[in-house]
Amino acid sequence: MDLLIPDRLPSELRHSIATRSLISGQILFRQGDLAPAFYVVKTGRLKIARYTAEQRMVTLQIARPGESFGESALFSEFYFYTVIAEIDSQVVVYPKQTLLLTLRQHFSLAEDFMTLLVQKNRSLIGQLELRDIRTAHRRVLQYLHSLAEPDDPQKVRFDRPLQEMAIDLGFAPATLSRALMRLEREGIIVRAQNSIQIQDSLVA
Amino acid sequence: MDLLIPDRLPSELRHSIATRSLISGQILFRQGDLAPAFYVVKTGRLKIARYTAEQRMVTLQIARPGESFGESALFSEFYFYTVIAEIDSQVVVYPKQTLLLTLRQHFSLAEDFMTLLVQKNRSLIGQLELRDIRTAHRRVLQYLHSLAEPDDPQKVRFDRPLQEMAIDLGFAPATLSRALMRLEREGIIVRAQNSIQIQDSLVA
DNA sequence: CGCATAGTTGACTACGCTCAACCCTGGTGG
DNA sequence: CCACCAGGGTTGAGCGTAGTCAACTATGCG
Repeated sequence: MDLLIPDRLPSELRHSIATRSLISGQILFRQGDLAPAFYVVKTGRLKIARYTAEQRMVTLQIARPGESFGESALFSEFYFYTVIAEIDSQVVVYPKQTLLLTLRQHFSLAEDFMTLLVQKNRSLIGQLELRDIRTAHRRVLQYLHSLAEPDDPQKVRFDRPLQEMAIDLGFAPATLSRALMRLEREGIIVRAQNSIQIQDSLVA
Repeated sequence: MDLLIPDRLPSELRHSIATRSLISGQILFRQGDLAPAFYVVKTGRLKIARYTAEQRMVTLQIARPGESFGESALFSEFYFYTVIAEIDSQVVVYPKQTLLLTLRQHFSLAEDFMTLLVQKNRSLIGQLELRDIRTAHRRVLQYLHSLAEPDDPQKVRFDRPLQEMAIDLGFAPATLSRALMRLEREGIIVRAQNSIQIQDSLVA
């Protein structure tokens, strides 16, 4: 995935990218804003979300270092989601025009880009499946599995408040709390300070 | 969007595509199957769906003539969703290898392809927002808006059984029925044989 | 030591699900 | 031409679970 590694970019693109810093809580752009750039996270953590007509926030992605967002900018006039820094963060800014020209000349980068889009699709589908699980404890368990570290699929690290996760899951904080309690009581998970061990492996 | 119009394709690709016919209820491929092709609907109607670990079906898309699916095939070994013909249908089959080669040589087609991927993304985000609406009548109303005809945003045509739509919405059939009744009783919609008129315009 | 925030817990409400009965329509065969 | 049947749709009753609101606790920071 050379596209995401500045050092490996063709020089014309490498020279047009810049780094931008955001402080915790700062909004990078809002849905409806003009879309001039594609972004890659360098440090920190950002939330990509949409605000619905009913004034609820739907989390689409939590972007961490190495992850990207704003792909749609290249093929659309406006952003259709909002990005906010959850903590102090730095992002690499790829200007739309230069990036498009570069993709045109380097098909392997265009391939990378399409792969990114397909991955996003998959991730969104995963969230849709998640929302399809009605009972809180089951949905939470599935969510934990999706957060598990690749090397140790039983371990989930927490670096975000539970309230935030509740929003991601589409639950009220109280509901998430109760669901976690239940999973713990049933011996399916074990909670520690900033992590959870999953005991079961029922869910694929 | 030349990519979807066989006549406008470069000859090498045009000669490698084929048409395949399916009868109602027939499965084109299942999630997990090897992914050798990208498809465009010529006639009929197909459901793109995923089966969750809990044995529920989550509808991702209803593909109608001119719409495509299987984009992910090009950048992934396997399909991760299932496609089934809801009625007798015909699809145009684009073999993966030839298509990839063609995209490499015709950037405008690659652009079309990326635009398709972005549109899919958007559509999935729309569904996520839909699922975020808890109360049945509000979700249904939003769904109706999303189905409205572009030229007449007050009119929604029905060519599928309500049971199917209930599944798409993530509701039990009885719940959808009650929601429609309520919207009708409140004067927000007017039902006819195979269509619905939406009276309100509260939802953006 | 006090304050602010996150998390937990309880009581109550609301709404979607399930299951079942019933109605209505279109299609089939006697 | 009508009786029957099958499937989709509607309606009712009762249940389960998430939401809401509020009180209480725990934790971290000034």
